Amino acid sequence: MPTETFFNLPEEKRQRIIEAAIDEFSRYSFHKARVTAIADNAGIAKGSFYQYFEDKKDLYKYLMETIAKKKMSYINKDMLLNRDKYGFFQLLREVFLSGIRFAKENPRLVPIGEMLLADKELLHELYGENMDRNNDFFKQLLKYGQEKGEVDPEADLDLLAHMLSVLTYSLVDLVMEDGKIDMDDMEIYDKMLYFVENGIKKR
Amino acid sequence: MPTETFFNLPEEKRQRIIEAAIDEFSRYSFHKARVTAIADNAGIAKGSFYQYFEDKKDLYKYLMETIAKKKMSYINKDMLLNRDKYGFFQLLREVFLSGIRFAKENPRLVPIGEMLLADKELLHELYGENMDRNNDFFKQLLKYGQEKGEVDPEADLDLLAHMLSVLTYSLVDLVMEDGKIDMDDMEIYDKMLYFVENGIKKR
DNA sequence: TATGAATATGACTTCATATTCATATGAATC
DNA sequence: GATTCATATGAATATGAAGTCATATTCATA
Repeated sequence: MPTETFFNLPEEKRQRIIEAAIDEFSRYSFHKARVTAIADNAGIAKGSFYQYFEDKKDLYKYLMETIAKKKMSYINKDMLLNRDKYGFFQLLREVFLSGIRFAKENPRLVPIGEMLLADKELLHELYGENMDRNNDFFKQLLKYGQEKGEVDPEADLDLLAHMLSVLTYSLVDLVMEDGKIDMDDMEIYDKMLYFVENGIKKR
Repeated sequence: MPTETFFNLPEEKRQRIIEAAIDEFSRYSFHKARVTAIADNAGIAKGSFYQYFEDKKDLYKYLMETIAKKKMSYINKDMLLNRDKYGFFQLLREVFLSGIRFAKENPRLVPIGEMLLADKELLHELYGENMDRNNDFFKQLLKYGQEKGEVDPEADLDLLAHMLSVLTYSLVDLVMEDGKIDMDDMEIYDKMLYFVENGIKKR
């Protein structure tokens, strides 16, 4: 947890620090990221950094929390808007698009997530056992699809959730070129959805 | 490239060095991996290391080349054995299983690949533009499937190849627990294949 | 305006590692 | 036995960051 001092900072300054951190962690993995660079970029002294955070990991954890909240609330907003109005596969499409939209609006967060995912040790340290909140999300969604009779009732939801989450991530990755996302080419999302739909629908 | 000296070394010693390197790089990312640990583990002096390799990256590149060759020849062996004898989806199954089998026989290579995949900068440095030999492999396979009339002729092979390669990797990951692979539970592979088959077959 | 508590600072220390280099060893060749 | 050449060694040096700390500055309030 950041210190009291950090939270007492004027919004603007706190924001500058967060920005600098996002910038550094989006370029470099946790281990390669440099506290010095973050401090420099935020326009604060290195000493101040340690006034605000216990250490590099403290900041990183805080950042991850913030990002996770932001993303979840973003996607849930879209979900709540469309739930019941749509069938399962349309809903899934919304979730895909919502994920892409989030990535497009926050392109720097994508590599941060990817690099964390790759560092099993760090991942475990941060999330311990409940490492798969992302999977849970898809699992709930799939269960809903089964209840509506649209998803194969025989399907292994854990495996499917895993595959969906992996596919979403890879899609974002595919559509990103040098940190920029080209969202206008809808085709690719629908191709993937077509694949997924055929793969899991009830027959 | 390793030096002449390295290649002149007795097979046994060279192997010890490679072993030690695999061991270190499977535990730590390229950047965290320590030359000292490799030298110690191989039972050579640190100075000797620099007799054999220009630097840490030199060894790493060499290792990646070796591994890629090994894996490709492993999978191709299985492919050649079964090509023509099988239909496309059976062949795909063989490739999946072959990949899993390879991972089971060389569990330490899995995290090495994953960590490299996560380090875009390093990845780019090693492979430059042709970053997707893995995708190419699946693309060829899919093309073959289309020719045999088993794969949807409308399918976007680049996208599908990408998805297959991502799914394979994630499957290996899923089936690995603490560096050990439980291969005996065939069910999960067939579930994923069932999903994939429905997703891409010609209708 | 005076005061001290809170905040800010960056030079310095520490530490873990990569890399170099002068020197040793030992086998082959003369 | 002397000379040469390839190989081996680890102490010495370089590097690059994390984290510390004594000191300076700011700011609320008495």
